Amino acid sequence: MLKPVSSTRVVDLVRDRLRTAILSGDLAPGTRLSVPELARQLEVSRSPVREAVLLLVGEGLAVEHTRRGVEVARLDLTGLLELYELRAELDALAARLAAERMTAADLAALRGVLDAQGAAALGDRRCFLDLDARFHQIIVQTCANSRVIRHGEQLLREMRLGRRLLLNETWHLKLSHEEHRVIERALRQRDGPAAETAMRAHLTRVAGAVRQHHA
Amino acid sequence: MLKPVSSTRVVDLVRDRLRTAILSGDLAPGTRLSVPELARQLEVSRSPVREAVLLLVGEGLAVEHTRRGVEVARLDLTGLLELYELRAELDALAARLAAERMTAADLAALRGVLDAQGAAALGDRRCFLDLDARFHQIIVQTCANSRVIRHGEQLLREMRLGRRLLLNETWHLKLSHEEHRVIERALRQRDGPAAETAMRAHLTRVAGAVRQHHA
DNA sequence: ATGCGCAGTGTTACATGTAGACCGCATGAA
DNA sequence: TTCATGCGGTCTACATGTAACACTGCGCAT
Repeated sequence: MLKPVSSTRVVDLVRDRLRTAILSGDLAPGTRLSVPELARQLEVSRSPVREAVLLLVGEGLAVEHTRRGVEVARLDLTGLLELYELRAELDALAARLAAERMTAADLAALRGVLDAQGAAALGDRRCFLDLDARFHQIIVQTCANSRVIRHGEQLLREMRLGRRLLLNETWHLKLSHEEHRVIERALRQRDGPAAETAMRAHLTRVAGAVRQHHA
Repeated sequence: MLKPVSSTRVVDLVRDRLRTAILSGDLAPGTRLSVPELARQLEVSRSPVREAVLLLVGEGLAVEHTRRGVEVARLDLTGLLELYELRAELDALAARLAAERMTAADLAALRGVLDAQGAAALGDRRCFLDLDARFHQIIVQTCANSRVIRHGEQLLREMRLGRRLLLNETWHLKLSHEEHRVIERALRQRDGPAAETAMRAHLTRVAGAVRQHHA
């Protein structure tokens, strides 16, 4: 089983770079994405940069103002709550489907993430959040519905733009971690409905806590 | 209150043209979308065509094969069932949210569609399906969650690629129409949970019927 | 028949050219 | 001061040039 040779298309490299820069906060929300400027910095022509920027618009990571350029998307509280509202249903569906299809390897990966998260909970918050995203990503990717996977991954990425709005209190991280454990247990027992319910409850609660915190 | 002058960007015109051509079946699934060829036919340069084609890929209406061009997406039974599975949750969410926010005008529009559908049910199947899509579209657009709207519209469009797999029997259309009435009633009574449940049941049943029919 | 090389054709992917739209700023009139 | 007007620079949006690449069909060897 050979993996396909990497495409090595400039547009893909540029897209990945920009995406990483945006998600890491290196390119802050609101930053103008000037095609000529980026092309100079990346030392490629304008064409692939333009394409890459448009792809990011399609992913929701940037917004286009016709004839006035593209800028990195801003995610305000309202937008973040919208994302939670949608993800609560989408991730719940993914969890239900994943419950039936999880392999031993998937479950092991999930456990690994949870254990790492347990260790990180006290210290590195940044790391904790990455593991949180990874937890959800594994479940989404296991659900065997390519549409759910595509939309789920997109929502997960888009949500990272709202990092600054998320909660960092220890009690909240602990609680999320507990809820993740509950979800993982349901998945391990192949109890789809339980996983679905637990996932929905988890995301709904987090959304509520976020809303509360920024009241 | 003047509405802004339309952008009149060539890329938008091309995108709309291609989208319409694909959704109407004028460009059949699997058709190769050659940028130079389309540019010739539409009498514009390759740049806006290339952009438009990439946008369609982002919408799921076309698929890209790296260095081997783009073709109109094929939607097989598996893909159609995936879409139903996802839409069952997404539309159910939209219905719940819409129940609280529907204006009198929205409800009137919904009734209009249902009545027109009742009249069309016996005769024009094509028209019936368009009204079916319109029914769901109104609900999605009323839900006041911009993410749900964006993803919902996308799924609705993508689904039209599977037209040939849909059921045309009169009994099935009648049944769908009945279920739409139930949903509309729940919305009119602002009963979010009931609308959600009815919507989910409706789409799940349709998916089951489609699966059954192509067994 | 089957497999391989090898032009020939058309395309993608990237580079570059350029008209006109937009923004910021300065200047001048009210 | 406030607001209109004009200017210069930058960018978007579209057009076009071109190298490398992928498919085709043909001839030739096996």
